[in-house]
Amino acid sequence: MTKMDRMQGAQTLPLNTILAGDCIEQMAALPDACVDLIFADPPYNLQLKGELHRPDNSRVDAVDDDWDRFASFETYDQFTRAWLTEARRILKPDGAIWVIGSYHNVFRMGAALQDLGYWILNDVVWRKSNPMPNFRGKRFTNAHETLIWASKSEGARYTFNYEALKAMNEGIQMRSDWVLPICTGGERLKTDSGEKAHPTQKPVSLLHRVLVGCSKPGDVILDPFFGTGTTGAVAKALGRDWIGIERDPGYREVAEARIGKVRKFDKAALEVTRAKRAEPRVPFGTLVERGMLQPGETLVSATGKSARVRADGTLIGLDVSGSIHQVGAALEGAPSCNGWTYWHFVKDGQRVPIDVLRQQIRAEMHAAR
Amino acid sequence: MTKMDRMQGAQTLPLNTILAGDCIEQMAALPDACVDLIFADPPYNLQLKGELHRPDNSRVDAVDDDWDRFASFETYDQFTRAWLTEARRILKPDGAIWVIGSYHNVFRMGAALQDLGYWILNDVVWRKSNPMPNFRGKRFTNAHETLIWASKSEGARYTFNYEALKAMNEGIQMRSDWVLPICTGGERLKTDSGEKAHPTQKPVSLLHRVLVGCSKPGDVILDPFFGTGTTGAVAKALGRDWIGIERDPGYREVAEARIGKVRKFDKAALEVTRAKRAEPRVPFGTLVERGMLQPGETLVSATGKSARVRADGTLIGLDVSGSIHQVGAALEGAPSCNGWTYWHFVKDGQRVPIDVLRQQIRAEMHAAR
DNA sequence: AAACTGGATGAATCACCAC
DNA sequence: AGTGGTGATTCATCCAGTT
Repeated sequence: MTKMDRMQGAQTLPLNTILAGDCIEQMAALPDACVDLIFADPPYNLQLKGELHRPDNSRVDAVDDDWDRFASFETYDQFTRAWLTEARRILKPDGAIWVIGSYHNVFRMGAALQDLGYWILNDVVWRKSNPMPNFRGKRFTNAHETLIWASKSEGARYTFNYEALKAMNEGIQMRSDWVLPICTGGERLKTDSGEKAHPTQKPVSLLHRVLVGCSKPGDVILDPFFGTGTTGAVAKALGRDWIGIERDPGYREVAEARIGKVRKFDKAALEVTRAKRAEPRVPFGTLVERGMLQPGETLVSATGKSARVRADGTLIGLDVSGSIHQVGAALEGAPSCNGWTYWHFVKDGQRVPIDVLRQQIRAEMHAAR
Repeated sequence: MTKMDRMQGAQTLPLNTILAGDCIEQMAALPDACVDLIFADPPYNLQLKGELHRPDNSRVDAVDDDWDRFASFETYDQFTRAWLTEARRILKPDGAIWVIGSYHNVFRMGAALQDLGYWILNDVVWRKSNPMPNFRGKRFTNAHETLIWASKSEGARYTFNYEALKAMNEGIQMRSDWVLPICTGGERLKTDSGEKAHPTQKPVSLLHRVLVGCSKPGDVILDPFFGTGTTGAVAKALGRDWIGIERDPGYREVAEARIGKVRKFDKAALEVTRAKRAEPRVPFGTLVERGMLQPGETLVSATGKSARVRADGTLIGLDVSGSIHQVGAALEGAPSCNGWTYWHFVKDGQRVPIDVLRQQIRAEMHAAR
C-alpha cells in the first residue's frame, strides 16, 4: 500500500470516529475493501434463565441486557451471517478479522466464518486468571473465552508480527492460549453513580496483543460492536486508525471521553498488561491422572505410616481419607503436614518422595511456557 | 437403576468389545437410551494442502489419512449430524457426550450439537504442555484442542463428580482449561516397525479426567471413533463398561491387545470423594425428638439474630415461624438460607453450629448400617 | 507507614426431591 | 407435570477502612 492510497482512504473514511447506529447498516455505507483489521465482540446470546446467588446470598449481576436476547439460534445465525457478510466486503483482500465469544455463540460464529469464505488461521483461548467461579458446583469454572482469527480468504497475505509477539513472550513463540486477567479495578469504566459502564468491557491487554500481533501502524481497525471503545483506545495508543460502530448513545459517550484521554504510544499504560507468573501449582491429582502413580498404589512415610491412592487424587488410610496433607496430618496427629515431603512411593526397593514427581511436571510446564 | 436393569442391559449390549464397522451403522444397531456417556474424537477435516517441512527440511508426519479427508464443509456437516443424531438416540435421558476437535472442525460440531437438541454444559480447553511449534512462524503455536461437554437435553440430570474433581485439583474447583501433556514416550503405541500406531492417539490423562469427573463405576461408555482404544483402556481401569466402534482392522487389533493388558483398579481406589448431597437427609425435628435440643431453647446466628425451638421442630422468632431455613431466610431478608450452618446453640458460652448435631446422627446411622 | 481485614464483584446457559 | 420445601454452594483480586 502506497502513501497515496492511504491519503485517499483517509479523505473518504470516517476515521477515528464512532458511527452511531446498527452495525450492519453502518458497514453497508462503507466502501469495499477499505479496512485492514476487524475486531468484533458481538452479543453472546447467553440465554440466562433465573437469578443466580453466591453462597453468601449476594446476587450475581448478570448480563441481561436487551441487546443480548435473541429468539432462537436461527435468529442469532441470521444476524451473525449478515454482519459477517458486510464485514468481509469492507475488508481489504489481505485483511483479517478477530471475533470473540463463549460456548454459547462461538461455534455458530466459527461455522459462519468458514461458510462465508473466511479462512481460519487460529483459534485462541483467553484463559482468565481470575474468572468468576461456578457457585453451585454443577459445572467446571467457565474460565476462558475463545477468539477466532481468520483472513478474508484462503491464501491471503495477512499481517502477523511474529517477532514482536515472540519478544512480548520473553523470546518464546506465542501460543494459542493467552493468560490474561479480566477487566477490573481502575481499568473498568464506571458511570457517575459508580456502576459498571458496560457489562462486558474487554481488557486493554487482550486488544493490545491482537493489534500488536496482527496490524501495522497506520492500519485501519474497525470494531462493529464498539461498546466502551477498548479497541479504539488501544488502536489510538498504538498509532493505528480506528472506526467504531455503536448503537447505544450512553456507551458512545463513555467511549468518546475515554479515547480522548488516550495518548499515542503510551508505553507505561501498556506495560500494565503483563500477566503475573508465579510458580505453577501442581495438584497431587495430576500425578494420578498422568499415570505417575496408580490408583490403589501404596504410599509410605518415613515414620512407617501408609495410605493408598484413589482415582481422584485423594488418599485413604486407616479410618481417614482426604488430601495428601490431610491424611498425613491425621496419621501423625499433627495440626498440619506437607504431604509432598511426607509421602513416598517405592521404586526398586527405594523410598522416593512424591515431590520428585511434582518437580518433573514443573519442569515440563516451564519448558512449555 | 436397579441391579436387574443392569443385568438385562449387560445381556443385550455388546459390552467391553470393539464393534467392527462404520460408527453410524453400528450405533444404529444399538437400542435407544442404553449408554451413559459418549466420548468421541472424530476425524478433524484437516484440509492440509501440501507437505509441511521443519526448518531443517525434515518432513512433518501430518494427519493425511483417508479417513480425515472430506470433500467440503457440507459433506463434513452431513457426516457430523448423522453420527451425532444416532449418538443422541442411544444416550440415556440423563446421559452426556464429550467431543474433541480443533478449529478445523469443532465449530461445526458445536453448532450441530446445539441444533440437534444437546445442551452444552462447558467447552473445555486442553492446553498442551508440549505442543508442536509453528515451524513457519506464520501463526500462533497451535497449543490447544477444544472439548465440548453436553447433556442429551436441557434440564437433564447429568453426572458431575464435583467433589472428586475438586479433590483432584488440590481443593480448588476444576476449571475449563486443563493443562495436560500430549501422548508421547512409552504411552504412545507403536507398530512393529516403530511408527506411530495412530496419528492422533489421545493421552490417558485426558480420558481419566473426563471419566472420573462425568461417569460412575458400572456406567456404559461408548466411543464411536475408538482408534487405539484410549477410552476403553481408561474405562476398564476405572471399572466402567465400554463399547468401542472402529472401522480399521489394524487399529482394532492394537486396541484389543492394549486393553487386554489393562488391570482394573481395585474397588477402594475407585471410591471417590463424595458430595454432601449424597448424605442421608436428617430432619431438624429429629434433634428435638432425641433431646439434643430442648423445646424452648434459644438458637442464635452469627449475625446476632435469635429464635426459639418448638416441640415440632420448627423455630419461632420475631414475627416469623417455620423451618430453620425459612426463619433464617426471613430474618436475613435473603432469598434462601441453609439453617444447618446458620443457626447455633450455646454450650459453655460457645456458639456451636447445629450442623454438628446432624453429623453425630449421621455417624450413628453410618455405624448402624 | 505498612500490614491486615472485610466487603464487593466478574459474559453464568449454576438443585433436587417429595407430594 | 407443577409446586413447594430443604439445603448445598466460591476464586482471585481490588478497594476501603482499620490496626
